[in-house]
Amino acid sequence: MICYSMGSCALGQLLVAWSDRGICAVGLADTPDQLILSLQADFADHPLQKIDPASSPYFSTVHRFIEVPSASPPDLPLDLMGTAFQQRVWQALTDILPGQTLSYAQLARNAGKPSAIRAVANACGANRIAILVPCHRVVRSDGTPGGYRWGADRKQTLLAREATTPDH
DNA sequence: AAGCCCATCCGAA
DNA sequence: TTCGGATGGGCTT
Repeated sequence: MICYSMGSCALGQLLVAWSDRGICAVGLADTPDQLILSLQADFADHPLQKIDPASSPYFSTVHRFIEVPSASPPDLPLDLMGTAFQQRVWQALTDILPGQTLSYAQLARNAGKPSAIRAVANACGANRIAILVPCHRVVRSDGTPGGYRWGADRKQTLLAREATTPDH
């Protein structure tokens, strides 16, 4: 059983989903329909139950962190469902500090698979937990943003708001 | 077991 | 600036 709550936030519509082990998805989209469809696609084999955000153990904390980012993300249990390789990559993602960016090649080195660059990029794209697992801080080697599951525009917004020293 | 997809990278023209 | 080859994990057949 997977429960989820939805609401509005500064980046659009926000979805937080959790299992009995912790948060298993955080999604961003323009409309609630898009969020539900992608949740159903990701967890096709699980029953889903919608919960009022006010009754969710996680929604308000995630929502607040998005509205008012703090230096360190809230310490919430995450239920990362993926292969061993994907978990390695996602773990390496959590080591990236706010305001810091890495190339996919650097992330591949940090994850111990320096030549598996595209595979690492694919693992980033397979991450279902937006913002708490900061995959938006990984960009291409040439400085261009690269892709983002929840919209390239949101990736740029997140990077811009985290940039500590804007250049002039 | 084979084939295709992919949020990459780098060198060459 | 574009192009093609190398690359490896995941998913479907």
